[in-house]
Amino acid sequence: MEHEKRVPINNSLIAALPQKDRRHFLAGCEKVKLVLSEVIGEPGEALRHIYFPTDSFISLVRPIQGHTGLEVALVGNEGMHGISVVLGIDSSYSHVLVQGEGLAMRMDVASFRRELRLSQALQQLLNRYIYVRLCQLEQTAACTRFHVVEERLARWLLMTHDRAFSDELHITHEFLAFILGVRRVGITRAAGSLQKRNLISYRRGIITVLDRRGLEAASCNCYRADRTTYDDILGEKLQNMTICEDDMHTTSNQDIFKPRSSGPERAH
Amino acid sequence: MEHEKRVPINNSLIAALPQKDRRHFLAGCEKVKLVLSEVIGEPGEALRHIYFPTDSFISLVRPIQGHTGLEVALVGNEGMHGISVVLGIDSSYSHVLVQGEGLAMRMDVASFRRELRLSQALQQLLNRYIYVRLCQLEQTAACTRFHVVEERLARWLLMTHDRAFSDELHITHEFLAFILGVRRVGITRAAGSLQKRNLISYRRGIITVLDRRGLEAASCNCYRADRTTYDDILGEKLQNMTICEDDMHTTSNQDIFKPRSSGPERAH
DNA sequence: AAACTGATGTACGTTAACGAACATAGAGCA
DNA sequence: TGCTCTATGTTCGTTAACGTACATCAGTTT
Repeated sequence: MEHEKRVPINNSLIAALPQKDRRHFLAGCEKVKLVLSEVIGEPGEALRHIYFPTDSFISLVRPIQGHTGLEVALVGNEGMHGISVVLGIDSSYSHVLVQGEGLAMRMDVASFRRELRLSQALQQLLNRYIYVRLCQLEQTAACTRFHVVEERLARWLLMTHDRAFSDELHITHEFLAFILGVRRVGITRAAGSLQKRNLISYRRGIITVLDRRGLEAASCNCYRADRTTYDDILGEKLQNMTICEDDMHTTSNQDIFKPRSSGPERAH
Repeated sequence: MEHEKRVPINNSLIAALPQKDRRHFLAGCEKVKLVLSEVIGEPGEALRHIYFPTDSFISLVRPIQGHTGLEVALVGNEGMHGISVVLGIDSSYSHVLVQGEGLAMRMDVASFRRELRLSQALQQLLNRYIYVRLCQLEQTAACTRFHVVEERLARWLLMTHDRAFSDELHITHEFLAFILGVRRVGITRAAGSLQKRNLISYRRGIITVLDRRGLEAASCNCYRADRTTYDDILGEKLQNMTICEDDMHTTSNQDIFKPRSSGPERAH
């Protein structure tokens, strides 16, 4: 049940803050463990906390009348949950589900609002992150319209692999179907095809990434597009980032999510 | 070729500013005429102006590798084009096309940035608008995945009707296919069906809305959802809005786009 | 009036999904 | 060990799209 984590890690957004702002910010955070399949938000509910995953990750699933729903964002250590608060609203229209068990920093909404007022750097950084999310959402909308299930599945596995720091992803076909807005049978077929091509292997509730490069080839280029977007918009900000020396796991700069880096592959 | 406009109108966002801020803001704007099918932005280009349509409207179409593209936003007098600048970025990933001929207020990017710094009210208002766009984009993503062409077409016609202030919409099947990301034939069939049901009528390049209520019934509820979102997020802000007494067309409060208002239907 | 251009109509076979139902098989529990 | 969930595998016919091709028709131009 326990993942074997490859790299303990910090949250990239927090890490990108100037040291002084970050110290202050972290002082207002608490570290929480997110449990697999935990629900930390429902449509209509007001947000109570802002989450900055470190080695956990969560997905936002938009419900839609008479259908299963569709994932509209996947948030790991490269991002945050609660962008609406940055924009002055604390409502949510989505289910918020823990996809990957692990730790996150979180802050209650009121404190977060205060931090935002205090730190221009935080404001600017999160504004950019919001723009990234907007672009990625546009990408997802188009992707969902045009690309076949197998490509979309490959894309999702890659995105998740980036955030999981493990080759083993804990998820069932049933749930993947929910996320991608297709039938379970559709996932079984697509996953079977990817397995036959030796890109992944799976057994009851666990999918193992075997060949990252192969998966990239099998996915639509929306995966690449998303990373490029992230890098284009947040790249320069993340350049300046420093290492958090708080009480969290220590980590080196390389470990932090850096899109389009030509760094070492995580698979194998 | 000329639309017969029903109501001259102001932009709701600008109208919602406190009088003082609005005066200052309008002083930095220029009024421009947007011509049908004009392209005012391309993917990769930096934005040069922010647009606040009054009786014009524009659509943002996201290109996607190997496919025709997909509309990711429709902006009329209820909104603005250039939200990325509010978030600190002036790039664009979409085609920006004039769908409805008419006037818009616009401001160059540098001035706009200055105004943003000066007016807290402007900032807050536009942040909320950005959140609306985000929610509507989520809606569109899910809608595009699950709903059939005929429902999606009906939805689009309603959205456009709201922004056009005319029952005659100038658009071809070919172009609608581009917007909705389907084949032209698919539009011809769907439009034919709506026409047979006496909800619309059309001839070469012009679609006439005959029965708004009927169209609402024929569309997916995404149309309603979008309006509800707009109202929930921006409603209270728009309550305070006052009439612009600048050199634009004069207008009454009722004429301004107010989602979920139980006001008079525009059709007939 | 004739010719031309672009918009719309219709028809073909093809495909990637769909919904539903049932079969098999792992994992944990009694 | 066997029982019971739950996850995965497979099959059925159905459907809403798809790509392509060609026919018709309405404005506009010559």
